[in-house]
Amino acid sequence: MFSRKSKYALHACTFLARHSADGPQQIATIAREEALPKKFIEVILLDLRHAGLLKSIRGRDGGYELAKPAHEIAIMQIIKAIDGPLIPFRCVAIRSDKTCEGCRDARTCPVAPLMRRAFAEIAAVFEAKTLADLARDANFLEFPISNVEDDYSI
Amino acid sequence: MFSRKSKYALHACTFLARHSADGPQQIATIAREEALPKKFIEVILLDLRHAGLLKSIRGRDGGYELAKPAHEIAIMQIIKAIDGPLIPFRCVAIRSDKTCEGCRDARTCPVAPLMRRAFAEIAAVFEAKTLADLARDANFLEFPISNVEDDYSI
DNA sequence: TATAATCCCACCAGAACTATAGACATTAAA
DNA sequence: TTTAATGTCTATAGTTCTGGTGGGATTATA
Repeated sequence: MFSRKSKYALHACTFLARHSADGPQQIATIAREEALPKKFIEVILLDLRHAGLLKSIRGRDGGYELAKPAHEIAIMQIIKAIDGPLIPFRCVAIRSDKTCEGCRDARTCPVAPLMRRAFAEIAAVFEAKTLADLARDANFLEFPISNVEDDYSI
Repeated sequence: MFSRKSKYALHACTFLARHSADGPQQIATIAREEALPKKFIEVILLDLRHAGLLKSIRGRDGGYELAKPAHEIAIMQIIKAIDGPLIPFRCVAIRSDKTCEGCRDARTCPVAPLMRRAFAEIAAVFEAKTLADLARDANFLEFPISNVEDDYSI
């Protein structure tokens, strides 16, 4: 749902958003500036290109840039491109009569509505926020740390 | 964050909540009725007992039952008991100056506020909902399937 | 042609996840 | 007291996922 890989993707895309006026950015530059493993970020950028979020310029003086303006790229698109579907259970899916492990009946599964609700909340955040939001400096002020309980985290 | 294991845990706990007036329920019964792998659910129930959410009666005619009334057991407690902390990144944690992979500075990490927001939403759902909510029949009506987009899921 | 960049495939190691086995401890009933 | 039923606990096997790397093919520029 949210892996280190998609975190890397967000860091790289934020960098590209912040340098969208500077022409294509090379993999090596992104890796160095954002302190990300170069070969790994190479795979990630390729995935994002295949998802239509980035475009690449090949050959010498090549590099990557956003395929669209930053405010048109929702965080959801990036996460889905890297990690795949948000919801890992079939019974939660729309119009699904399929049961998944531990479900005897998808229509009466007690877990499905809970998950549906939780993932709808998180999807709303990821749909509403775009790369332009991440690229803004000092956006860390907008949701104070104290709103998140300590014991939810590592 | 939300594994098959914690889904099994919710199914088992829902079963126990629905049978809280019927005395202790045996592992074999839970596994059979909820169609869960017996030895696996055995480990899960043990974890939940260690977390103080269930109590067990040993010996012949033993079994498991809820340690508290169903409305006092938040879904969050069950998920945390099985899957551990909700948030997998240090930079998102409260009062954390620690950077995690891909962060050069936790205070200016563009990803942290986004994650803080998303996990706060999901934590609010898991805190508010209790086992009593899951145990209610037909609660699948309360959050219609159509509110969840198809392409978020598998 | 030389060079520098992306593209793409295969691959690997380790961790996490799912699941099971089996020896043991405890209890209640016969 | 014996026996059967049941939870306790640890180890472990098998699989999948994750994070990460290597190396050659392709493309563009000078």
